[in-house]
Amino acid sequence: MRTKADHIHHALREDIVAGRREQGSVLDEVELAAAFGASRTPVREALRRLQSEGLLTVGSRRRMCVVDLSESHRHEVTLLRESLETTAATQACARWEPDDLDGLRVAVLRQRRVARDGDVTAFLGLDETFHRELAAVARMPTLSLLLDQLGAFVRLVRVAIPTDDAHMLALADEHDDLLDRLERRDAPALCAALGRHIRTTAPRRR
Amino acid sequence: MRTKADHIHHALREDIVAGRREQGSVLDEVELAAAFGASRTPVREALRRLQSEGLLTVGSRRRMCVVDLSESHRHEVTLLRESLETTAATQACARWEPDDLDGLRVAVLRQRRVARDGDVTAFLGLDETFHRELAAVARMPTLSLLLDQLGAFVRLVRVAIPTDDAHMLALADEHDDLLDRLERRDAPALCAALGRHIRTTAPRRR
DNA sequence: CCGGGAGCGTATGTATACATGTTGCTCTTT
DNA sequence: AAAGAGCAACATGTATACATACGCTCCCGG
Repeated sequence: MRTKADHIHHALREDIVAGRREQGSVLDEVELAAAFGASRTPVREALRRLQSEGLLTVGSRRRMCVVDLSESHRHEVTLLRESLETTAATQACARWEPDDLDGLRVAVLRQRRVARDGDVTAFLGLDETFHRELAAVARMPTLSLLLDQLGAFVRLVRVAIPTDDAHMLALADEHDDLLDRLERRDAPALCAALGRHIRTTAPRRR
Repeated sequence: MRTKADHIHHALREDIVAGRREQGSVLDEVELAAAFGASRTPVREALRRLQSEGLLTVGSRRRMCVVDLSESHRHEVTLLRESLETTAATQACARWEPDDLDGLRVAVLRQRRVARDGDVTAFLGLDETFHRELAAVARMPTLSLLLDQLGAFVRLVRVAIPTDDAHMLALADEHDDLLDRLERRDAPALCAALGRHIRTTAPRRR
């Protein structure tokens, strides 16, 4: 069964990473409980989960605030993502079996389609799917977990960056290239391209 | 203030990583509440936090079980640790300032002392301190958080491996060597030695 | 003898009421 | 007028009572 706590957790997480909750704003338990038609208990559970994921921080008076990412934090997220995804890619190169690559191929095909339609939301969703699948191919469950947590920050960083049509097509091309290197089991080349790719999608350093 | 939930969380975490709670065993909320002289509410909070840290898994009937690490999981933890600590070390090399290294030096000195006394528990505690300090020098808070979470697994893996006196002194020497390379800001050499060091303390692959 | 379904028991999910602690404001005193 | 102490209000921490869902057992039918 899907509990209320699960539902509230998921809804709030989406709100936060989509930028619908302002960074630094406080979340009031009773207010949220009223909004979701639930009691404080499941709301509290959802908040604590978000806290341990790093999306909420404790403010004064123990209140929960939406995390406010500094410039250095955003840079850190990019570095960590590069480190972890590179590890995943190396493993994926060594371990993939034929069926594993289907999900990746489908993601890229769909990406091309939505990029032509100019659907940015769908595109970013598929982008996440691609990287998640790549981690799944590595068959490292703990790493997948860590990347999912990091993924929330990645999305939080990205909502601030407008994505145009040309950029979307370029990213789809890069995914195609990554897939190609993965198929050839060329781990060094894959890691190098993956690093460039991740740095490309990162915020420009000012 | 230190809440009951904090206390229970901490106590249970120590129990688990020290091997005092058998892997796979179930944790009963009411039983724990009675044991800690609290109600189910703070116990539940502690359990959910441990769950999101990956130390507890949901079993049948939504019961919480101590995680049961497979051989491949243990190997994965080592790989991830190497990946993340290497990233931290590279940053630490570039960014350390004189005062930053004091904590590391002290940790190694103390390690030598307790190694002579044969105090394995104290030694492993200082070992953890050393690696935690190294991450702190890199000034990457999110990475430190991830490494703390991984640290729980590392300890959980290590309790199963007996550590003898000769091994302790060898590890202290390796830490000394790492510190040396860090001081010379030689990132590639530091990362290479760190990788070897981490693989040394990992369980032998059978 | 085997298979399926209904009913019960138990542990978790949720709601609500109460306790506690922190914060900011006010009142008093120097 | 400034500073400190105390108080009041509000949000979170905790306890407890109730709801629910899942699993297990037992019984009945084939």
